[in-house]
Formats: sequence, C-alpha cells, structure tokens
Amino acid sequence: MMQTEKLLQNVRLSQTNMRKEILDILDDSSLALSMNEIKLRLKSNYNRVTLYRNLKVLTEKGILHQIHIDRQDSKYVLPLKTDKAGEHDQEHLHFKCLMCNEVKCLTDQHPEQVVLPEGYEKIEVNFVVYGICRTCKNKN
Amino acid sequence: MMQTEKLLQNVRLSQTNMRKEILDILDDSSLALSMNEIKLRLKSNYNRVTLYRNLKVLTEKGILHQIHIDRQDSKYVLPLKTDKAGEHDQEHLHFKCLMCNEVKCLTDQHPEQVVLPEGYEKIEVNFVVYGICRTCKNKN
DNA sequence: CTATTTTTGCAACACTGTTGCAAATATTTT
DNA sequence: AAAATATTTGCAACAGTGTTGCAAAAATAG
Ligand SMILES: [Mn+2]
Ligand SMILES: [Mn+2]
Ligand SMILES: [Zn+2]
Ligand SMILES: [Zn+2]
Repeated sequence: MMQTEKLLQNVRLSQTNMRKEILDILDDSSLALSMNEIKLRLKSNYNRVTLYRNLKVLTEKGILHQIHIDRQDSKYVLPLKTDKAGEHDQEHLHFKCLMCNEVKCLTDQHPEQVVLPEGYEKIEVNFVVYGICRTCKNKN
Repeated sequence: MMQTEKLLQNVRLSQTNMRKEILDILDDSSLALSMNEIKLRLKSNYNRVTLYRNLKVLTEKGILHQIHIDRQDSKYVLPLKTDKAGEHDQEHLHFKCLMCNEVKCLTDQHPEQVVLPEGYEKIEVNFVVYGICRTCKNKN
C-alpha cells in the first residue's frame, strides 16, 4: 500500500477520493494508463472534467508523468510506484505495442544525453518506440 | 521546385490540387507544420476532412512524416525536401520550443540505436525534446 | 463547529479524428 | 477526345478530449 496521503500533502493538494483512487490505480498498474483506462477503473462514476483536471494538476505538480504516445493517445504513470521507486529517475524510453496498444516504461535503459544546438535549453523529453511486444509476437 | 508529381506517382495517388499544394507548402517550410498551419497556407478553402484524409494517406504511403508532439499537437514534415534530401534518412530527435511552439528536426545528431527487451520488435520511433529555442532565449 | 479554500459536477464550446455517402474530379480505356 | 471506371472531395454527423465558467459540495483551517 502506497502513501497517497503523503504525496498529495507534499504538493499541498486536498485529499479527495478521486485523487486517492487515481494514485492507487496507477500504483497497482504495471502499465501506463490512459485517461479512459483510469476512468474505467475508478470505483464510482466521477465526472470526466474533474478527472481531466486532476490528471492535469497531478502532472503539473510532478506526481504523475504523462507520456505522449500520439495524437489520440496519452498515458499516465506514477513514477514513485511502491515496487519501483527510483527506476523513473532518469530519462528513459517508452514502448507502445501497435497490436495490443499496451505502453511500458523501458526503465532499464537510458538514452545517451541529448545534445542540443548552441543556445537551446532542454526542459523535458518524450521518447516513444512503436513496435510489437513479445506477447503479441508469440501469438501469430 | 520539387517533383511533387513524381512523389504521388510513385505511390499511385491521384494528382489533386490539394495534394500538390500540401507537398509544396512542406517543401518550402523549414519547420514541421501542423494540420492547421498547412490549412492556413492552402490557396483555396479546402474541406478539413479532405485535408485530414490527405495527410493521413500521404503519411501512410511514407511521403510525409508525422511527429507526435503531444496530445493536442502533431506536425508533418516532408523528408524529401528539395534542399534537405537525405538528412531524414536516419532516426533523429525533434525539438519543440515551449515559448514559440516551433518544431524543428534535429537531423544532425542521431541517437544511439535503441535496444529493446528480448522478443520486442521496433517499427518506428518518436523522439521529442521540449525546451526553449535560441531565438526565444535571446528575447527575454 | 464555523469560516475559508479547494474541488466537483454540469453546461457549453472548440478542435481533431472518423465514417458514410453522393457529387465532383482524375485516370484509364476505347 | 469521349466514355467508362476509379479515386477524391465536400458535407453531414458523431465521438473523444481539451478547456472554461460557475454554483454546489467537500475538504481544510481556525
Ligand atoms: Mn516513463
Ligand atoms: Mn523529423
Ligand atoms: Zn502487444
Ligand atoms: Zn522558440
């Protein structure tokens, strides 16, 4: 069980049911989840705008990390997952399987440091590899 | 002037006005352009669905390359630009300036080869770096 | 417990994605 | 070049996400 209360407290956000559920859902999931996948796992029928606003604020506060898969897909992960603390500390790639659509963080490899042109400043990165996962490959 | 006719011919797509304009617009642009930025540069008022379908089919045929910036932004480039032929051949990073929102292909650097877990197959990559460009940096 | 602050749900609108279908246009065949 | 065929376009329509304003509800501070 994760200390959701602590996470919210640290960034001075109220402890609401939806927020605690979102964090629990992501803590339990081994995959990055979309807004809709999170919505389907919520216990009650919350409003979609509220979910949108909560994912947004949790991302802005740095509690959640948003992966931009493509125009119609974006996924969220909880870097401080109970069983994975620390793995997310460095830049890493993400993998989206084009058959099953699952998204995984490839935290065991770290891309070399990005070198930008003179005068450019890096703030954040979004690295996604698209392909076929092992499970899907073994199915056909 | 680019051989738009050749490009379309090669993939057996009809030579329509919109398609030729799209290719000309991207050939002229030093930046990756969004659907809307392309729409604004079109000579006549084409239908947005048609533009969407053309960008889609041109991307599927491999003539255009689509960069997934984030959930509300995706950009298109013409890798075979008249003055840049070949630069796009290898995997490369893209840079989005969070102040001016411009997106550039960083074709002079190539990230090291991606290594995936055993059994995974890579099909495509999408690497985006967010930050501040030199121009914007010099403004403040 | 009360006052204050924050969050929620709802309505409303914007934009992109997506499909079906008939009309228009491009290509192929005679 | 005209007719036949294949492809593309524009329009209507709907879906999903993003986004804001605002009043009601819930959480937090005093
Ligand atoms: Mn990640
Ligand atoms: Mn590029
Ligand atoms: Zn898969
Ligand atoms: Zn800039």
